Amino acid sequence: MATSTVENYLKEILVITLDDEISKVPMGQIAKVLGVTPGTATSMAKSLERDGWVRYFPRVGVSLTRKGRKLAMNMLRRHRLLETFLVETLGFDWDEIHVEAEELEHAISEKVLEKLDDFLGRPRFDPHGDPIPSKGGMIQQIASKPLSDFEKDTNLRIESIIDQNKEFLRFARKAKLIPGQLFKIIGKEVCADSITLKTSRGKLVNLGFRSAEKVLALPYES
Amino acid sequence: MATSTVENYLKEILVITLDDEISKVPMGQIAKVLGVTPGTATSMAKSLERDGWVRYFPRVGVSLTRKGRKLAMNMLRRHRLLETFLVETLGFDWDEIHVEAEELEHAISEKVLEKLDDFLGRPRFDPHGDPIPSKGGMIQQIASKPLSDFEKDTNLRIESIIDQNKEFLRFARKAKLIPGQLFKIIGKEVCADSITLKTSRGKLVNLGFRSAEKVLALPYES
DNA sequence: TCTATAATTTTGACTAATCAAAATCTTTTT
DNA sequence: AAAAAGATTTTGATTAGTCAAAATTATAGA
Ligand SMILES: [Mn+2]
Ligand SMILES: [Mn+2]
Ligand SMILES: [Mn+2]
Ligand SMILES: [Mn+2]
Repeated sequence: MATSTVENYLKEILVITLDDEISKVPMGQIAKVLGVTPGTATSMAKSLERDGWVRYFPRVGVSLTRKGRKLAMNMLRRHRLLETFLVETLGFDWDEIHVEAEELEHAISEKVLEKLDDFLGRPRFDPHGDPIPSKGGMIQQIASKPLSDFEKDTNLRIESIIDQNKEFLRFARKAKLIPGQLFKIIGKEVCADSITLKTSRGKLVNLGFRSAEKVLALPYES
Repeated sequence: MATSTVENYLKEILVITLDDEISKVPMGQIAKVLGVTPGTATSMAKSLERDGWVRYFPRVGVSLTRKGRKLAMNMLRRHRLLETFLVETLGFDWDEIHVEAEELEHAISEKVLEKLDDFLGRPRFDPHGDPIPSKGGMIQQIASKPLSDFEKDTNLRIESIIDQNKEFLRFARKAKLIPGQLFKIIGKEVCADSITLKTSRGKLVNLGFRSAEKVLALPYES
């Protein structure tokens, strides 16, 4: 059985793979998201390969094997279902749940997970708008793009928030940057690194590109 | 912060202390309940003492320090609240929950625990009839005694089941040996190591002493 | 009291996960 | 193409937790 360290590595490798649409994740990036030194990530890559979770290409990066991807998907399912439970059932705010789910995901059994899924009514998206993988490891890939990719005057619907940072999430909620919300891009200054959005009710939000990349949206035919 | 291994050791030491009403728990008993070799328990006792969780008396046993008892009580609270959640909210049977809570107890934060407590309506007993320690570490000690301690013709009420064994719990449920159920002892053969109980509805149950020691009850004035 | 048995401790070894710092590649810049 | 900067790997060390088996100590029976 995989340790929770292994589960964390695999899950983060999967998330990077999905987000960046790459197949080999470099060690430096892994070290960064997991908060370990690069040397640790390298030595871990070797044990992950030894146990058949990943393929390791020295000086290039790692990619998940089928077995590794399966476990990683399952971890993502656990994580996102737990986040949903924490918000829907226990009434947490969406900026508090990531750290909690990060621990619980390793402790919850398949049996409890399925009961929870039933109890929640088999939700398809987590509170941040991220799709919850199915029991079989399928994930609904949405064609949503970062806000920074849209042009001025586009009408769009917020789909999800990638960043799990507490402060950013709290700001996002106040700014109505939440899944389902409709906006129009009323300003975009590439040279000034800035985007301005407006709700139909007239509420304005300004975002730098760094932040705009962390919010995904779909064009919306008004 | 204590590792989950430390949390398990302390919790089991507390449970033995409460059950057996002793203050120094011998290493052999610790090794047994935790499923490790005696040598492991001894070396663990030394690290627990080094970190101020227990006092270790070589060749005698360990006792919890105030700090150790506090943490152990908190673990017991977590364990029993989680068991209650699994039965009340997710609909598990009482013979499946112990192993699940054994893992979850280490992953749930104080914050989630308190929300859960609210959600459940601040229960005072877990599904096995065991008291749930308060947030402050107080535990309601019931004067209940093992079935094997009662005499023939006593009317009694089942208070709790100590044994967490799946098979025994399943048997107990079928035999109506559940907290709150009323029985009369209609037979007790010390030499044959056997007790017979009857519900008011006439249902009979036979128990050996070994098993009768695992079921606690209080006399009931009929 | 002496000895057999039971309980406990010690010793030596191992795995997983980690870090710091030195060494080695790669990529980018002059 | 050489030097500088950046990324990755290696090396050597540490900690927690564990086991097997030998050594020690306590306990109980003869
Ligand atoms: Mn995690
Ligand atoms: Mn999420
Ligand atoms: Mn446990
Ligand atoms: Mn219980």
